[in-house]
Formats: sequence, structure tokens, C-alpha cells
Amino acid sequence: MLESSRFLKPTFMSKGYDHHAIEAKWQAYWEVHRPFRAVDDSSKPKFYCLDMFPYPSGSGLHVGHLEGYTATDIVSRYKRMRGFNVLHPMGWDAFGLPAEQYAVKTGIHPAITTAQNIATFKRQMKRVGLSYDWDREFSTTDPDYYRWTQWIFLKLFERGLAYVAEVPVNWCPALGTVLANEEIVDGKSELGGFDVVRKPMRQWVLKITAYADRLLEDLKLVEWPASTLEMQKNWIGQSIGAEVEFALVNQKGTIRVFTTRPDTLFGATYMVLAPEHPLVDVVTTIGQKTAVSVYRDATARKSDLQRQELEKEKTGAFTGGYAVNPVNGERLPIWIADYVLMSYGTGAIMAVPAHDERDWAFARHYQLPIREVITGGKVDEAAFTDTERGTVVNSATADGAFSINGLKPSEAIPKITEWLAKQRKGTKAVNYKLRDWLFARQRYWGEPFPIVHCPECDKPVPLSESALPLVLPETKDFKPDIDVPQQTDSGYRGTTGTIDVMKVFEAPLARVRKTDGSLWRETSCPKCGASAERETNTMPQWAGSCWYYLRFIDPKNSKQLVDPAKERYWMPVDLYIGGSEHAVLHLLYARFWHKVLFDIGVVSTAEPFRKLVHQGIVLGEDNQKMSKSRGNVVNPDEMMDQFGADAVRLYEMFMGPLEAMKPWSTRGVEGITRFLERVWRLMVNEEGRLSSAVVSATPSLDHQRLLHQTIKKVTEDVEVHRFNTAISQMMVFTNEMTKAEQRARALIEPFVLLLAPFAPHLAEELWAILGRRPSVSQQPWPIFDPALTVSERMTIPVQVNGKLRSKIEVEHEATRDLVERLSREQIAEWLQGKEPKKVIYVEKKLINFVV
RNA sequence: GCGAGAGUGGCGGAACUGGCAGACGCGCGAGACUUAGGAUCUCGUGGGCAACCGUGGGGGUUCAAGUCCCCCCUCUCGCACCA
Repeated sequence: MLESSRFLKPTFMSKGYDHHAIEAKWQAYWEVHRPFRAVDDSSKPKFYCLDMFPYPSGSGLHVGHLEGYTATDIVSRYKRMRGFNVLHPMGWDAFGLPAEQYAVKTGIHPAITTAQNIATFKRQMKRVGLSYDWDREFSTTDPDYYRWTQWIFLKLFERGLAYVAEVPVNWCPALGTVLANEEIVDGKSELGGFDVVRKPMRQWVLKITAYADRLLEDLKLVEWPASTLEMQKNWIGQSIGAEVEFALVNQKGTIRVFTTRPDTLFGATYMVLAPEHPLVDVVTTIGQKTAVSVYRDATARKSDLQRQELEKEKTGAFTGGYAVNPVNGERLPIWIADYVLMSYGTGAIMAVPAHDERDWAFARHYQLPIREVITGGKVDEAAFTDTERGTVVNSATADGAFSINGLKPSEAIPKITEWLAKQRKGTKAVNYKLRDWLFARQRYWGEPFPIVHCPECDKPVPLSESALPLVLPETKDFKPDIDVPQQTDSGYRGTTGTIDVMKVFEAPLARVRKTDGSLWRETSCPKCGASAERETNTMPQWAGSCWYYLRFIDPKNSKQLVDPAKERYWMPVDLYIGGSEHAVLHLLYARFWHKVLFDIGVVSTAEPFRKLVHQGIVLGEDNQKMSKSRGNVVNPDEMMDQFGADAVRLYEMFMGPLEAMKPWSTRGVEGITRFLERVWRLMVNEEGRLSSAVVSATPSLDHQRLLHQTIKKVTEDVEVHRFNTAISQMMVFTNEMTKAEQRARALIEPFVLLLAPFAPHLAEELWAILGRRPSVSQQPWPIFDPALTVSERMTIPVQVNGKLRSKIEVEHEATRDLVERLSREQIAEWLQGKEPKKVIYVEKKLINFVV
């Protein structure tokens, strides 16, 4: 145990500011005294300040991580000094593919690499001086944690929000697993960039679509970046329109279509079904059978990527069948075409080529009629899709009982929708782009599903809550399969010859044997006792990060996911900082789970994260994205070796606005080091003792003003996360104080407090040198006197015709008359004796003579 | 194509509701202290000899525009046949 008296004496140094010694000393102090622990039963106001917890990769922290972590650390330290009870925790999102792929390659168990990586991350974080409450640390891979992840899954299952379905999935042969839509970028896996194929598969799916409306609506409740709100809205993709029934000609049945433009119903000239639509077989005539089946086969062979290729010609086939337009009784030919997707809306559309670009292109290609029902465009040349311009025409029933003619499209839409509903020909309808969330992965390193498949019960049976956690069994066989396809330039190839990319691998858990030699998956049904099989898929990495912010509130609770009283005290997260790459994935999934937990009474808030900020990407010195191959990766450990943690922290914040993408500059870190050394010399002499320049005398009024202006600027900037300008103000203060021969304690001490959240090690040491007791982090934040933030003299720019011609200096209380009189003297040569047409004086700002 | 954000010195970036463009830092230049300086300190530093010109380009509103309005260009991010 370190004796605390050690921290009362300044570290002796012969050569000025020694960041190594100072940082080691104060990190040891914090380790012993734990000033950053959050207390649950506090009467203080709370502040929950959260970082997106990292996946502990093998390469350690990078400077991009540090940007966000430093920002939340400054806010946390600042809020503590402002009297808040701050919860600032850290943990590990440690399930996932990289550790498992490493295990496949090396045979080293993912648990081992994960533990090593966590140790590295934690060491680096402590070295940066991040003020986490380490008592609350956990990893998503801890059985005590994933027990509750499994528990939430059971709740989802109970409520019918987790179900097994045979759905077309994104199968990645190289990774040997299915992927969520959100994990695919441009037809390739987000991780590794491997090709993904579409195939039907029996899978666990979470019914996120049941929450689509609330996920959209509640975006109003949060303070998030506009771009992120926009991305979530787009991803949810709500569109409001109508469903309309078209009766088939000469047979029973109707085609139901979804349209956002019911106002163009009278302009429909044909119908299109998705090639997979079940009615295709019904409507296809004998004569068209061959053409239809040829087209369907061709579509089935196409990958999603091919099918979605842009600028390609629209293709399709006529089925021979017809449907009736409910508003005018017209017979419309029914086509199939792959531009209509089975997965959206009803998988069928009414085609209005005059007012829809896709229909227009298709009609052109197959020479189908184009009928204009909204004037205002040139439908021979292009589809006219505007809803705010143009007038509806040719849109009345034959008997004249109903008409939308003469209306603007945006007016016609609600009118015809209402009429369709009354006539029982259609209904108002809302559609979402959002699809249900494919939740299973055929992997080892993830949370096992607390589910048993029982042949007797003939359905998935949940484990009881008391059986949790269902611990991930031990194995040495992590491979997705014996033969994993390798992706080459010419497509997939197996390691043992040709391979079927459509082959489904058994998940590794299916092969795991217990010590007695039996298979892990062999078990008995919790419901009927019959022999049954465990689910062998595992949950995706997103599962653990969906609710971790709740566990930090009550990390050791063995009875509940979180204690309700503690949850009510700490939630919501007040500030959440992390990368924008999670704008849809993690942030949408977490919001979904949170709403489910809200519905079952586990949480008290509708939304988990009140304020969200994305730190910008840190580029290499060459202005390029940091990457190993470019060799421009900046290593935080090396930077800290050279310049110290405080300098790295300060520089991270000084680079530019938190949200902006900006390049690293080692020269810039040097500049920051010079600033810290100047701060040091402000109050410490050559021998490392308190400088004789530091005096107890009352500071001059000018210096007091500078201090109060600095307190004001730093305070306000920290509140809105503008750390770069806060630091620049501290530099201004330091530069001014450096010039002064006498530096009053009354100035220096508050300044050290301002510096403390930014450069905590240096601030602790300076505080000690000033003879004060630690910890500086527990001192109250300085308060500024507004009266002292304004100067008593002010400089007024004098303009003639808006051009700066002179400046005058006057008392703060100077009257307009005085300012004008003094100004006229200054700019006499510009006025040349003439009387100005107009004189504009902006109080305490500027005076402008118009001649 | 659609949506969001952004274009300011040699560089990173400041500039509250329209009111001194370029704070602060880097770099650069000069000087001081020095045996020495890649340490430190001081001063200077948008362009132009100047009148003047300068916030991506072009119009406009205004006494006054980086900031407001219209048109255009470039870059970044996201979505992408979503009916």
C-alpha cells in the first residue's frame, strides 16, 4: 500500500516538467484512492457519461478511440467538479468474429486472446488517465453478463418477438455464417469484404419491424446528430400510402398493391408482380407459361447485387393475365418484372408510367401505354413525379360521382385514399423498408441460445430462467466446417477442390463433445422431458452491446438485470460518444431492445441515449485514412512515451472540432507539449519547487478579467464539447501570465482547476506544488463573475461605407455621442468635410458612416 | 440519382443572434540569452510596393455578408429499382 503522504510532496525533478514521473505518480494515486467511483445512493444530481465500449482487438487502442474517450473523460471530470455524481464506466464487447477467426488459424482459444487483448486495452486506458469507475467493468463474454443477454432473449421469445423462420438470408461462405442486412456493404461482408450470396435458410429472426413506428417516432425524443437521425429514418424507411385491391379478370382473387401515389390510380396502364409472387402461377396463361418460367429462372439465378444493379435495362415478361382497375373498370395486363421486389410492400404494384420513373422506363421498353393524369410535365420525355406542382386530370369515375380533377397531387392523395376506404376498394397503409433482424450466427464465439428443439413438442422450447446462464461449452474445434471456401478473384474455391457455396455448415457447437464423450447439443426437453437438441447457433455480436449500458448501473446484481431503483436514478445515458459507423446497426438494435425492456417494465425511459456525439475519424499525417498497409498508423503508446499522456489528450482535443475528420500531426503534439511546459514554468522553478513568481498579492483588474473570461470560455465550451477552443483560451491565459513577473495565486489556482479535466496528471502535480491537498479532481469548478468578463475599455471599429478606416478606444460606458464625436475626428480625411448621409452605431460593437 | 454535412492563410482550425475575417496552434522569418541550440524567451507572419484585393465560383439583399437568399462547382458520408 502506498502511503498517502507521498502525494503531498512534489516530485523532485531537476529538468522541469517530467511527464513520465508525474503520470506514473498520479495514476498510482488514483489507483489507491479511487476518486472516480460512482455512488448509487447519492443525493447529488447524476450524470451518465458513456463511451461506446470497444471490441478488444489485437492491435490495441488507436488514436481514434482516444479521441472519443478523452472527450467523455473531460466531460466526466468536469461534471464531477460541478458537483454531479458521474457514472463513467468501461467494459468489453468481446464476443465476435476476429477472435474466433484467429482461433481457427492458430488454435488458440478465443477466451485467451480476448483476455490478453482486454489487458492491453485496459493498461492503455489507464495510461491515458481515463477516469473510469473500474469497479463496474465487465465483458460481454462473462457468463454473469450473458446470462442476462440470454434472459432478454427469453423475454423476446415469450412475446413472440423472436421466432424461427425459413427466410432468404445473406450467407457468407468465407465467414461460414449468415449476416444481417446491416452487416452487408455493397453486396460484400462488412467484415473482410467477402462475397455474400442469397439463400433460403431456417433462422432465428427478431421482430424489430413490430417496433418500426416507435423507433421512428421516438427519434424526436433524442438529441442526436442530424445525419444519424436521417440515417435511422432512411433505414426504417416509413412510407405512407394506400393498399388497393385489383380484381383478377376471369378468375377469383385479387392483386393487392401498395402505392404512395393513389392520386395516380386513374393513370395505371399495367400491373407488375414480383417474379416470386404466389399469384404468378394463378394468372399466367398457358400461352405465356414458357416465357414466364424462363424469366423466373433467370431472376432466381441472379444475385441480389446483380438484381439491384443500376442503369440496367428494365426486364420482365407478360403473364397473359389481366386485372381490373377498381376506379374505372379498365383491364390492365399483368406482367412480372424483377424491378418489383417480393420483400417490399405486397410484392405487387400498379404501374403508372406517366408518373413513376421505373414504370416509365419499363413501359418505354415494352411499348406499354403512358397515360398522363397529372399535368405539369412532359410525359413523352420523362415521368412527372412532382406532388407539389401539377394538376390532376382525367381522374373521375364514369358516373361522375367521384373526382379528384383540378387538385394538386398532394391534395388528391388524402381525398382518394378516404374514398377508396369508403368504397372498400383499398385502405390507408404504412410500409417500412426495415426488415426483421436476422439474429443467429453459425459461430462458436457468441452467446448460446437458451433454446432446445424438441421433436415431441415439435417447436423450439425455451430454457427456464433458472437454467441460465447456458454456458458456452469448451472446444478446440472452432472451424465453421472442415472445408471453408476461400475467396479468389475468380470466385469461391474450396481448400479440397470444388465446393458448393450454397452448402450450409453445421455450427461449431453441433460438434462439441462434453467430457463424457456425449454431444453438448444432446439434452432433454425442459417441457416434456423427451430427448431433444439444443440450438447450436449463437447470437450475433450485436446482442451483447444492445443493453450493456444498463448493466453498468448494477454490474454485480445476481438477481436482476438491473435494480429498478438504480435504473431510475441513472437512466438515461446523458452523453454517449462513439463512431458514426454505428449510426444504424448498434444504435437501432439497442433502441429496439430498450423499448422491449420498457414494455416489460425493466427500464423507465423510452429511449436509452439522450445525447449522442460521433467523434470524427483521425487521419494519418498524410491526410489519408490510417492503415497498416499505408504505414501511417499513429501508435498511442509511442506518442505517450515521447510526449506524455496529458500532451496526447490535449492534442486529441486541440486538433479541431470533435465531430470533424482531421489529420494527425506530431508537430502539433509538440506544440501542445510546449504549452504544458509553459504552464509548468508559470508556477514551478528550475529546482522543481514553487516559483517565487507565484505571490499572494491581489491580482490586477486586467488579470482578474482575463481569468474570468477564461473561466467563462472554458466552462461554456466544455458544456458544448468545443474542447479545441477551450484549450486555445487556456493558451491565451498562459501566454499572458507568462509575461507577468508576479502571478497571483488567486489567478493560478483557478486556472489549474480549469486545466484539470484536460491534463489531469499535470494539474494534480501543480496542485500539490501549490501546496494544496489532492485530489484536484475533487475540487469545485471555478465560477466566473459576469461583471469581470467584460473589459472596462473597449475598441470600437470605425467604418466609412462599411470599410474599416480607424479604431477608437473608449470607456465601456461611452455614449453614442462620444463615440461618434471621437470617430469623426479619426476619419475626417475620409469624410472630406461632407456630412454623412447616415451614421449607424451598433452599441458597443461598431460605428459606420455612410457618405 | 436521392438525402445529410462541409469548402476560410503554406497547414490544423477560430469568428455569439449579419457587425474589426484569420483567435489559438503548427510552419516560416527576425532578434535576445548562449561555446552551441532542433531548448527557452520576445517580436513579426493572408496577398499586393501601393491604392486596394481577399472566406469554392457567379448573382442578389443590406449601411454592413464567411454568416441571409438564388444559381453553379468540388469534396466527405449515407441510401440506392423501397412502388
